[in-house]
Amino acid sequence: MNKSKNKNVQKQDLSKNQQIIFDLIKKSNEPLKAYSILSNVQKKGIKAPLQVYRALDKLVEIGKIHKIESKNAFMACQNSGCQIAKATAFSICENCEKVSEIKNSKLFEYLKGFDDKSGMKYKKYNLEFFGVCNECTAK
Amino acid sequence: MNKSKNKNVQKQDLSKNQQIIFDLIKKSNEPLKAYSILSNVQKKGIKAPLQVYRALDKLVEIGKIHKIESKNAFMACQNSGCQIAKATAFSICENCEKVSEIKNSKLFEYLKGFDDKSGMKYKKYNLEFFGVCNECTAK
DNA sequence: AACGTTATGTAATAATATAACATTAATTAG
DNA sequence: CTAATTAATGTTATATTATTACATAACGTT
Ligand SMILES: [Zn+2]
Ligand SMILES: [Zn+2]
Ligand SMILES: [Zn+2]
Ligand SMILES: [Zn+2]
Repeated sequence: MNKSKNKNVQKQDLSKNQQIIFDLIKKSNEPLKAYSILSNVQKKGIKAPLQVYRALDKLVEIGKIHKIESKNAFMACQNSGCQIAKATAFSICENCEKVSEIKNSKLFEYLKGFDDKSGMKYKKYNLEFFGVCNECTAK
Repeated sequence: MNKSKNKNVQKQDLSKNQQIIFDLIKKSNEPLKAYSILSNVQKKGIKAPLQVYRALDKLVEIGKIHKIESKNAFMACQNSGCQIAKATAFSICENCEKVSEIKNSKLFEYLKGFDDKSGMKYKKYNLEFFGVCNECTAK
């Protein structure tokens, strides 16, 4: 599988840049923005925005990370790739900016089965809830 | 109510720039982007991006338009300000890019009452469905 | 080896959005 | 009404987010 030195072993099926960027996002406890990611991986040899965006695109596509659209930021999937990124839901604190991925099978079932009269076939959805989190309410 | 000349009559409660930009968005059948709006209202004297963004911010705040987060674009509310922009849902065709606002009271009730175990109080949500619309499916 | 596909490197630029500061208009309180 | 306050505007510059274009390298298959 590998030429000789046993380097470049793919931990999963991610390429080098994808793995670097995924590792960074995964260990973060908050959504990361593309240029913040860039500045954090420059020491690893990733120099240009496009390298970051390409890796992000791929990671989103395979469901390992999600984009929080209202924040233009990215976080690691807490579930199982959300069935390849087809069904995502988040709760966002408007005070402390904390974002959590919602895992609620009833909600997912409900939305998966949602059908308005338009005749449109839904393949994917993204839901973002906003409010004030527990910690912020306590204060 | 007015000084003398009967000019500057407020049609609603929108300021001049807000009204110009709202009129443009309302008559469009697709979501409009900020810089596209800008180029369309320059003949009306609105010259800078910030003038557009300020009007957009206000219009979003009062629920007369919504931002389609996944497209960075704006469309007029089809409902009644969606209770001042607190509950929004859209269907987006991935083929022709058509966006429609979803009006479905059961969905709204369901999401309004949604409560996970986190203890977070939700004040607002935005939901975006993606798929292929009727027309595009027919082709 | 040859091919198609995926990933990378690099530079330039496009598209989206905000900061900072000065001014004017509209609303409210006394 | 006048002063104080708040909301809206005008303008310039700049920050942030994202893509185009083109060249090269690595990978997977046959
Ligand atoms: Zn997920
Ligand atoms: Zn909070
Ligand atoms: Zn609406
Ligand atoms: Zn369509």
